[in-house]
Amino acid sequence: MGNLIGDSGPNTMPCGKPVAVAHYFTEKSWIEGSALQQLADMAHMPGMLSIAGFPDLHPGKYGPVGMAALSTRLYPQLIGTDIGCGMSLFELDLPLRKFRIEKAADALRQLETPAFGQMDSDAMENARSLVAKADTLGTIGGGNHFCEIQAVGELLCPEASLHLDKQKTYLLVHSGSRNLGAIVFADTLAGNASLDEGLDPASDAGIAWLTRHDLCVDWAALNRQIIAERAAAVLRTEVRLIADVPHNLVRAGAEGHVHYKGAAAVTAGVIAPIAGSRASLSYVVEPLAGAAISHWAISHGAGRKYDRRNMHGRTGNTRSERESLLRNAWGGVAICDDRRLAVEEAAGAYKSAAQVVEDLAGHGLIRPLAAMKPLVTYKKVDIDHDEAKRDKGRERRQERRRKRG
DNA sequence: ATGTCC
Repeated sequence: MGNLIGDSGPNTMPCGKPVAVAHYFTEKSWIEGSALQQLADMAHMPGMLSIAGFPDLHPGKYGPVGMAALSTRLYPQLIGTDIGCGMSLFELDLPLRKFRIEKAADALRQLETPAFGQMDSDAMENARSLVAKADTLGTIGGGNHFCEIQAVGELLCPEASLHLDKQKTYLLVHSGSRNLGAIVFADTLAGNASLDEGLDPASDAGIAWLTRHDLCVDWAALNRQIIAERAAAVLRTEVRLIADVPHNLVRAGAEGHVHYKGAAAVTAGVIAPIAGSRASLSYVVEPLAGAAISHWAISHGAGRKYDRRNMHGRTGNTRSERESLLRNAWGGVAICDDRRLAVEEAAGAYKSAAQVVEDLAGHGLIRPLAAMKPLVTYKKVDIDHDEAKRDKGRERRQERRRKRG
């Protein structure tokens, strides 16, 4: 069970009932003070019943990232813009022995273009039916989003072989509802004088947000499926979904709504990915019955150590530094044409997923199944740059033809 | 996070 704080003083509700703020991490996980303060401040929100902080806790705009909170009222700002964001893990029908890093990296560069109108699949049809405008469907987006081909680094318990195979390759997709969730949140901010007291889930405003929230959650899950299908198509293989775990959403329960912000909303018996940084190990874990205490939430990744602004100047100052940002210790590569994004998303900006997993296991929330190595990470392609390169190649070929006569 | 803020 987490270390409970706030049984008196500022964390006591006006009615006198204390709001439990549980920490599911140890002192080994360094947590920024402002994130702890944001977590403690949530105890003052009307209707708040229980708050859980995880080892990847870090500060966010309207509240901390890496938390789960049970409340009788709805707080859209705790979920933020990327409603439905999550991680999906797929098994690729591509044996590790046949896998070629450079070839796969080249193929994945095609993922930047929108999939809208370019592919047929059940997931695509379902997602299209949810919203009239779906032009970003099948695209990964920016920030910490990615699509990564992985291999098993180590199986951490005998049962792991029921789920994962060292001879196979896997695909981890981290993406969300793209511009759809951003529109829903902007509308919600504009349509409500204040969200400070939260929304009554039974009110018109509460129902309006919940309805659009549910649509974003479904759309985001389909978006991840479509991204995986597109990746499989360019890699000339197939994908099989192993687990789809959202980490930015609310879930209705008997006592209220659980708000998951950068905390994976897991299900008993379904395995879940915990992402490392793009040049460090990720993990696959099995949620245990003990996760009921944390509202069936666990960490979804390593968590940031430095915020984006803080990263500029720390690395990427020389050509060789920039090149090393796109390589990892296992011979893997990252595709990121955006220099600023590469710096902001450098492995050094993140804490260790291994420590996150250790803390969660220590609190009885999970059992680690496997450590996963990054082989090819797709982040961002500069389409214009790619086109310019193609144009240049065409010019050169024409020039050669002219010379030959 | 966001076809992003200048």
